[in-house]
Amino acid sequence: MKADALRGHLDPMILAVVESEPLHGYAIMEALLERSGGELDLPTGTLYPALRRLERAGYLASEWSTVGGRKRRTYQLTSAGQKMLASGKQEWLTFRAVVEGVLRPGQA
Amino acid sequence: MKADALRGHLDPMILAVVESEPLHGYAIMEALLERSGGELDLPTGTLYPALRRLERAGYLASEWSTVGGRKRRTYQLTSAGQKMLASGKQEWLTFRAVVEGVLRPGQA
DNA sequence: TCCTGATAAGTAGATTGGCTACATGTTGCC
DNA sequence: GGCAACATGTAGCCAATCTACTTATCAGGA
Repeated sequence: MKADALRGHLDPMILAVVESEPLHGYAIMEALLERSGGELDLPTGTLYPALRRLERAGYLASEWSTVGGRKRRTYQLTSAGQKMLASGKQEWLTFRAVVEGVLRPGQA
Repeated sequence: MKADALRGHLDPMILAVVESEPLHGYAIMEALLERSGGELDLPTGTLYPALRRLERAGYLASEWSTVGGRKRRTYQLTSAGQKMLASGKQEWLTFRAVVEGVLRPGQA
């Protein structure tokens, strides 16, 4: 999968994995990897800046903790983040319809 | 629809609309607009550079003509372009599966 | 005649987000 | 001792899309 393809779609995906429970960065990476069937293996240089961006924007809130001697920053969805996620899902449906309307992916 | 969302997805869409018949730039814009149900209204500053890029890459070939006093550059798919389109469609299916695996867009 | 909107093609420069590569430190296992 | 997994982060690169602009023809209405 090409890198750019993700552009603009990563944010809602990150919000989606912390929807049900707060997670720290590393766990978010693992969750994305798992939910995507091993396809979405984000480099840390992508994920961590994205998390900070989402926090700055008010969609995530974070909290430090220490587990087994390791420091974790755990992120949870804010109410603004919930709205953002909902509209992100909606936008995805629109986007998908646009691409498939043009691409007609049925016929290879 | 956000601008970045298109990143990396535009190329196969352009190739798709010239698959069945060669078209000139302006007609490609109209075709994209129509196939997307009015959603995909590309600025010329996006489309024309993209077409040149795709031609440089060998996926499109162009030819000038004059119709009704207006100059047109008509693009058609090369065989490399056909392969690219096929793999682009395949990649789209993968991408869609990844996003939906993570997003679970069913539950709003 | 003049103006506007549709047709047609293009360039210059800004933006931006995901990438590579690097830096730091812990824990547990061989 | 050394390596893999865990855990977080920064600096700087790159490329595709965008905004804003330019040029030109043609048709139709005021």
